[in-house]
Formats: sequence, C-alpha cells, structure tokens
Amino acid sequence: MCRGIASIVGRTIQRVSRPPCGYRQIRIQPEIERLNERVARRMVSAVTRLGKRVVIHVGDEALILQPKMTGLVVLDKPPDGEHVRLRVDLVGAPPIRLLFWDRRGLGTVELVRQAEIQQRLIEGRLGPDALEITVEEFCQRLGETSRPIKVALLDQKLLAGVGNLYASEMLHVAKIHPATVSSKISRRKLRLLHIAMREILLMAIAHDGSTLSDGTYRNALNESGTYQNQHRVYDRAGHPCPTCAAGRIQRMVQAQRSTFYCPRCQRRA
DNA sequence: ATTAATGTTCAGAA
DNA sequence: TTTCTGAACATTAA
Repeated sequence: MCRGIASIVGRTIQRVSRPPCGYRQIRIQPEIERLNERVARRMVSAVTRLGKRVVIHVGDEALILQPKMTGLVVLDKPPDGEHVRLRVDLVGAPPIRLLFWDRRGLGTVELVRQAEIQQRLIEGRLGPDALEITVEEFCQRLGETSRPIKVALLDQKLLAGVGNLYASEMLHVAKIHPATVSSKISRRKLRLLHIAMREILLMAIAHDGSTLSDGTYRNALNESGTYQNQHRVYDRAGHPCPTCAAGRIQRMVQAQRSTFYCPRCQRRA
C-alpha cells in the first residue's frame, strides 16, 4: 500500500473529507473538521509503514491509517464507491485523490504529532517491525512467552507486521508446528523462523500481496495481488503438502483464527 | 435461509 | 502478570 501511494510525496493536501457512505462511520481522530484544519495546505513529506499501519507524514504531524481486515489505501480507483471512508484531495496536475476504502469498516484513522509517535504508538502497543527486528531480539522475545508460536507471532506487541495468513506460511517454511509453545522452540529453529519470516513477507510484498476468495485486497491501482498463487498452506486444507507431498494440509483454530499446517513435516518440538 | 468465516485490534475478564 | 474472550462491521461461502 505504501509503495502504491508513494507518488503523493511532495504533493500538497487540499482538503480531507468524509464522503457520504451508507454505513456506520469509521473512527477518525480528531473529528474530520479539526483533522482538515490541521493538514490542509500542508505538504506530504513522506509515506512510511509502522507494522501494518500506513503513516503519511505531513508537516510535523502524522496521519496514521489502520486498514485492519478489509481496509485499503489507494489512489483514485477504489474497488467500489460504497465503502470509501476518507478522501484526501491533493493539489497538482493532474490532481490526485488518496482514498481510504474499507468494506467492513473496522479500520481507523488518527492524526498524531510526529514527536508523539514513539510514545503513543510504539511504547506498549507495537513491538519492533518484522522486517527490522534482529535475529537476537526475535529469539529473545519469542523465547519469553509460553503461548503457542502461531499466536505469539500475531501479537503486535511482540513484533509488528505479521498477520494471520503469513504466520501459517512462515511456520510451514521453518517446519515448526503452530501449536508449539514458543519458549520451548530451540534457538536454531527460531533463527530459521526469522529467515522464513523475512522470505515470506518480502515475497508477498514483491507479489503485491494476496487477494483471497473474497477479492478484497487490491493494490493502489485497484489490481489484485498475485501472492495467493504462491500459498503453501493457507486456505489449502486437504491439499498435498508442497514440501513433503505425502502429508495433507490441515486446518485448525487457534485464538479463534484459522491456522493451516502440514502435520507430517511440521512436527512439535 | 442460517451460520460460520474472514490479510485485525482492543478492552475487560479469567 | 499473562492469556483468553468477545465485540466492532459487512460480505460471502458453506
């Protein structure tokens, strides 16, 4: 998403608005009028990412978009006009329009002072980013929880950026059973998992993400991702394991969310 | 036609 | 303290 909207950097915001939409409004802080006062006529200096959040830097403020399950940050072309939750018009030729589209409406938008990002977001809420964290810190943090490894990976306070789909994928690459108690996993296996995590996330990003059966995910140009064609286990219950061919992919539920794995090559520690 | 499931996060309970 | 549960919402697959 960040890559797709990179062209707004250097542009000046004309105004932000909340288009009429037949659904309940998403949470936006501060309220839209106040938000508009604070960002209108200011320039976007950068677009960065904080775990799964998209951060748009404008002046000494940061507009933080949290897409959650079905949110998208796109330019001009939303999947449909019914679920556009926030519109950011940018000055220039041609004019560009940044849209926060969210079908379920679980996403949120908040504006915080640049200086407050550290304390408001990171401390106590977000761990190190999954693509920044060192092997040492990765092993250290996962070594300290007794939760199942799959559940721990989804805890954004431990590390930020791993979601449900990719957690299953990386555990399969590293050949770790999703229910294994995190602290009981060997140092060697955790190092393998760190590599698998980077591999999976970087590949998924390179392929523009995964558009699942509901067709929600789109890139900034309203095109489907292609990483779903590379899935090893996610949503593939019953299929043969891509690694060992003999095992069948199984689905189970952990922390009320689906986990997929191969019982044959992901043995418990 | 119901029900369960969904690339998520958070408050509040256990 | 850490971990678990349910809720927020709209849509689709079973």
